[in-house]
Amino acid sequence: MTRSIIENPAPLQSNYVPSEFLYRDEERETLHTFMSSGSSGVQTLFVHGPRGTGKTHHLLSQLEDCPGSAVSCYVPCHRFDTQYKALKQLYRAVTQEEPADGHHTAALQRTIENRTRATEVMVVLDELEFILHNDGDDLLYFLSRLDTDLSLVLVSTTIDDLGDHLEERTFSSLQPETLTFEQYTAEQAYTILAERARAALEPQSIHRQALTHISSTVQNLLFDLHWLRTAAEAAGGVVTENLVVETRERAYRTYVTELLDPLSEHHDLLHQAVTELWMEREERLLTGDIYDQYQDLCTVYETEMLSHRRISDFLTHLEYLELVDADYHYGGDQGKTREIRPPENLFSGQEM
DNA sequence: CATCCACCGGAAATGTTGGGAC
DNA sequence: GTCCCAACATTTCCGGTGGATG
Repeated sequence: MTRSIIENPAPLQSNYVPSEFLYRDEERETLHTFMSSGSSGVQTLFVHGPRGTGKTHHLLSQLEDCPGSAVSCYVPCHRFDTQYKALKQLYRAVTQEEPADGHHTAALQRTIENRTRATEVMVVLDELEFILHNDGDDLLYFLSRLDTDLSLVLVSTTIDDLGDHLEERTFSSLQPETLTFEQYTAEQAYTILAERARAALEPQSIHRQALTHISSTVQNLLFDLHWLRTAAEAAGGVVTENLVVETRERAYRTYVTELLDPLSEHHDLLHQAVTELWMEREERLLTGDIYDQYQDLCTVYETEMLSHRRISDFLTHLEYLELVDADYHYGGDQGKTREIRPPENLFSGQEM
């Protein structure tokens, strides 16, 4: 093995915080204003936009150097996907104590309510759709009625209009402002990647065309960073465009692995089932076929299989993470079903 | 017009776990 | 320790859906 061209791996990680941010001045300004204005009562900011546009990234970086609130709590809802689990995270942040299971939701709510009265609290619910999917907006309704100075940030990739997903009473008492993160342009993606490459790699170790290829193919920065890192790790001396093309599938796999990490092995198997079936057929996949393939994989890996109903929910999780595209058919020659594809923009469909 | 298809998704049922009251 | 309760993950059940088929 030849020596690595990576001098400093950190800038190729998704959680890397650069000394200077590019292109998101307005969005950062909005976030900063919202997070540092200790207004009284509950104020809500709804942040949405495609995956890999920096929503979480900018939020977390500002949460760190914005210690304005007495209590601040970041909840990634794909890990904490019920009201109860999210409340436990909040309880931990408020009391500094480890919450135990077995309490009643109402008891957790009461403690949180009492301990936060007239305090400044910051709560971020990332990947909000996961919690809405399980428990509806009960948690949001509870938060909206807290008698405290709460700054609530709601983040979602797949929801564009929050009003469509909340009860009216919740929506109207939250009165959310909206902040949209637009997709990066290919040029912007190029500049950001070039900056990361400069900070991470040996000088002169990547061809301009290699970066152009990545940034013009996919504008999801999270994916692009996986791609760049994978190519750099595979490079003998210089990252060429050819090498980038060759490493795309491997990069896609590490990207998927990162996204699925907080979820279960069944999500993994299900994703694998979709990928395998697509390689085989290259045409629309129906839920039933995917379930059959999933069952086969369970047999191969000697894993106990879950029910159709459960897997249907897990498929929705993959949709939320944009690891599959789905068209819903209500009627038509196949009756009521979903037509599933791998994400067109990320998945090129070479050897797997 | 009845029935089938192939699934969606709400709701009830099941078994497990842990806290709290006695 | 025993009993009760709530939350959770998951299964089981079932009422839609709307074109195709007979």
